[in-house]
Amino acid sequence: MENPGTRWFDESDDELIRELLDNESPFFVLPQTSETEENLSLEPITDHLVTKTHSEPTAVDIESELSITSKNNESTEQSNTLQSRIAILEERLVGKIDNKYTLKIKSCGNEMSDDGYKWRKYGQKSIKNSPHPRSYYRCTNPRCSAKKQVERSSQEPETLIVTYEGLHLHFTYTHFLLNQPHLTYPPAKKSKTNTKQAEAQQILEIEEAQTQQNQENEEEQTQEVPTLFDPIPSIAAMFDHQQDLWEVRSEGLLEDMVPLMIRRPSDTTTLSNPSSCSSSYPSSPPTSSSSSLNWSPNISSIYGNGVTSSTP
DNA sequence: CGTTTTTGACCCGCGC
DNA sequence: GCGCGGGTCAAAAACG
Repeated sequence: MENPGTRWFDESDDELIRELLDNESPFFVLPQTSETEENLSLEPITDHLVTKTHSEPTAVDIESELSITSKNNESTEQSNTLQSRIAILEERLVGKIDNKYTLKIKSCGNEMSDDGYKWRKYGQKSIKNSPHPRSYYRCTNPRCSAKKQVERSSQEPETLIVTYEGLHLHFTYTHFLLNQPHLTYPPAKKSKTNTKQAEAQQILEIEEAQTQQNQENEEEQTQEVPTLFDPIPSIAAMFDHQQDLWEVRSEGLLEDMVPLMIRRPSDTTTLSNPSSCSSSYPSSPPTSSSSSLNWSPNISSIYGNGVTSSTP
């Protein structure tokens, strides 16, 4: 019996993930290399502050864990369905990783930035020594345990302090917008009569369909929009659609899974454009949302290096 | 009518 | 053990 504390993945899981993390997979942020490079790359554009006060999660943790298990990485049977393996992975990831990091967002209005995910507020608290209350948000995706806290800086009323916690188990909305232009999901309706087994899959499909609809409505706008990459690494997002992607195409998998920002490195310049005080995310409300998220952990080092986007 | 926000209550960890 | 502060719950209200 192996020590469960030192491994989260089976060999088969390991294999699966390694394929995704290997080489220049841009999906994750590598904190070690980020400190200096990040500062350099951000320096010229830091009208906005970027801080990471908490331990930055991401690939390093994962890979280090994976490396532990990689020695027994023999060819694995495909007896397990990919989907079930994914489910297991998700559970393990979510249980294991406690991602928590903080961003400072300069908002130009009352509204906070839209990071591509859909959040539901579940609480608000007044914080000691702070004139502004802290709001607590949870990802609306029932499978996703990601949370975030938003509070306004007492020193800089225009600055929002956003603390992300947890991993998203799904794609961002913006991700779908550009990565699946011909997505032709039927307008999936929420069905309550499904078996629980199918429910998880259903949820994904529903969200995809909804996302697609939203995106179509604002397609013109988002074409030019500097879409953010995931503030939180959406590990499981990769897996959610992996099966489909593999069925559809044997190549370009990573491409489809990589958030827009990653696929369009040139957009990194607009990401932190200090002069743009306009929000531009598909799910942003039409009411002149004005904020700009400015979190860019060594974008250049990640994107500028192996990921040559094949933007259509 | 379903979903989201609001908000007071409750819970829990921590320091004293 | 007690009080405090922060995080979450859940019922009601608001919203679309």
